[in-house]
Amino acid sequence: MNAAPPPSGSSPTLEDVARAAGVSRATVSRVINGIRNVDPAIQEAVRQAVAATGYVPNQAARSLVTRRAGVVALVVSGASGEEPGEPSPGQVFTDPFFGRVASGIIGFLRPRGIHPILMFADDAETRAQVLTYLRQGNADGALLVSTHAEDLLPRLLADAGLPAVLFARPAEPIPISYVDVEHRTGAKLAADHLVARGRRRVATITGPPNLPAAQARLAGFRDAMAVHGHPYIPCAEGNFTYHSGEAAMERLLAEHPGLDGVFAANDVMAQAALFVLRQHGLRVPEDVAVIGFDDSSVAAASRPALTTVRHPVEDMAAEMARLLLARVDQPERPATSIIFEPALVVRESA
Amino acid sequence: MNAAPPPSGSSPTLEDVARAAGVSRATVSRVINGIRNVDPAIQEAVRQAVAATGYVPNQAARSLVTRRAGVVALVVSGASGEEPGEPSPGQVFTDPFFGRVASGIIGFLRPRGIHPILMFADDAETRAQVLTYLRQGNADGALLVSTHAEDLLPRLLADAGLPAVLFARPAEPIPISYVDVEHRTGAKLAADHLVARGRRRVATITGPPNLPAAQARLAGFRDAMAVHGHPYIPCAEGNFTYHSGEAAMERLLAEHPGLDGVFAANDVMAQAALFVLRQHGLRVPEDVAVIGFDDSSVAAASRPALTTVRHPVEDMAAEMARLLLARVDQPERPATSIIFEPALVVRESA
DNA sequence: TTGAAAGCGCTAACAA
DNA sequence: TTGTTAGCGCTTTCAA
Repeated sequence: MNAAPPPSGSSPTLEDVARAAGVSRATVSRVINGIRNVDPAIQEAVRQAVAATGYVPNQAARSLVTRRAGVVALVVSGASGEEPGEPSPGQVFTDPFFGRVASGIIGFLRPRGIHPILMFADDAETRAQVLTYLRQGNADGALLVSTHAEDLLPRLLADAGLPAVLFARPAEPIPISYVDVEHRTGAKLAADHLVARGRRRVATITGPPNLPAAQARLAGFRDAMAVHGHPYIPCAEGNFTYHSGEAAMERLLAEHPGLDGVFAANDVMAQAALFVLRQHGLRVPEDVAVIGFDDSSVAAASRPALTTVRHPVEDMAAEMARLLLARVDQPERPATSIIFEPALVVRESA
Repeated sequence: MNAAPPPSGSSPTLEDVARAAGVSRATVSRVINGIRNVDPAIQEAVRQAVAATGYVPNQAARSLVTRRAGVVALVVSGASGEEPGEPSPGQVFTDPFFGRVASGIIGFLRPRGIHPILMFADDAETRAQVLTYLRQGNADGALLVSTHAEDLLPRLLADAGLPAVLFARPAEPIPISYVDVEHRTGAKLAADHLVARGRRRVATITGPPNLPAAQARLAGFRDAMAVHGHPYIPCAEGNFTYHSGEAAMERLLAEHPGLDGVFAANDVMAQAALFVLRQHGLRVPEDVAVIGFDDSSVAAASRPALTTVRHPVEDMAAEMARLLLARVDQPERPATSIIFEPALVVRESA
């Protein structure tokens, strides 16, 4: 049973499908949108007609009446002001982190037929563009990844009442949804493990001090070590890059040659620490135990494989998308935040 | 002279603006779309009315009639098959490269009111989704960044007659537009510079052998050195990561302790080489000259600052967008490729 | 140069 | 349960 092929040159419409199935446009629409109260036999006929005609819904026509774009904005949002030397939005991509966020978001959105529009916002003008874009209804909401705690965009979004979800808690309380991980708990897991492994001269490589997440990891680690009777923990500051991790590990070794355990605030720096320790002839984990943070792709690939704290970035990103869609469907929904629990992933390095 | 404020709850339409300006919808539309043959006085009146009402065009309504989405797909396309251990699309982001591409594309598209939708394609199903998405008219065309030379998507796109532009030449000839840089010439610039600086024992750190760009850089370097009378050039393979660069430099040093010049196939590996050389007590550029490739953000940030070959990624990405838009406006336009010329950027390392 | 009017393809009342 | 119908907001002939 073959219906007429679609008229070449332009794609088939609901009308064509309706004609092919011998029903009305409305019925076809109901079937396509999965609305009940359609006779199973007719449903089947419609489905056949759809297949026969090669019909695909026209999103523009649909958006026009539903007032849903079927698109959300994925905003990489940067500096609050004009301080020079800050990473440009493009550089954000350098961190494995952004790829995980994007994967998590796309993984959730794609099955739902929704796609993220990539936008950068790093000054007043581009922030305004994001707002305008959303207000025009070009996108149904925004998923925000800030590179700075002082980012102004979250507040603007909240004030405008636009649906938005942040990755990571904003520096100041803002009525806006976000997802985050319990950084302190994660750091505590690392501390407990190091102590359980009998390490007594432990140091840490931290992230940038202006990043709340980095500070929480440091504070959590220090507090937990204090509980274990180690009130003083040497630390060296890094900025989450491999290079900074190497430098930090070198400094730590120079000042504390006898250390037997290191907690790095992310895996990339932990990997760098591994490299430096080996160069100094130290064995991991025999001489020095190393724990990272994130459980990013480099952790399992390191030699020795990195014991690390799992930061469920993909799950968190998917949750961002879920929260956003819920808010889009239900605009009066209050802001919600979801805090994920980290977990220790024990491999070889500690 | 204040027109009535827009009815709260829903945004103003053309109709509202027309009423406020005392003209017809059609005229307002003409003014908004910059079509001539509109009385200047009326144009001004319309502009005032637009400002007064806060009107912004509804993209869905516009798309419905123009058949233009105002959106293009930015596709990160991966493996051709199911080989395990390959980088997932999300990992692509790890390279500073992708951020530069995204920046270049957004920089060109944004002023034109067009935005990129981020899509991953790494298996048959996701490739099909990209095709469907484009066929539905959700996006007007595709900008493709492949992580593999054997990517199947370019061919599918070309066969479907969909507007698309690739970053980098496809492995096999395909009737599809692309932008690329003259890798061989860039490598030659590095070779010439090294020789001009009096280096005679030169080695190179390469990229992955399955990547055409990496091979072109290697071949170009070898050929140029051969012309200078150095038919044999030691090389160590890396995969463009810092870590692999360190390992490669170590191997090179172990096998050729007397070398006095290194050309690395990208800046990240060159930076790693810098680090390893310093650890071996070698001065750069006095003992060993180092040249990178890309002129990415790490080049200027290295110590010593990296002499490198400029890969105009942002310009190339902007050109991709320009080519795509031209093709969208003019579907019969044949595939075009634009090859950029690299340039040597001399800093401190060579 | 301007306006009237006909849709673009779809969803959602409302009727039947 | 199904069909009829009225738009969603815009562009674009076609007349005037």
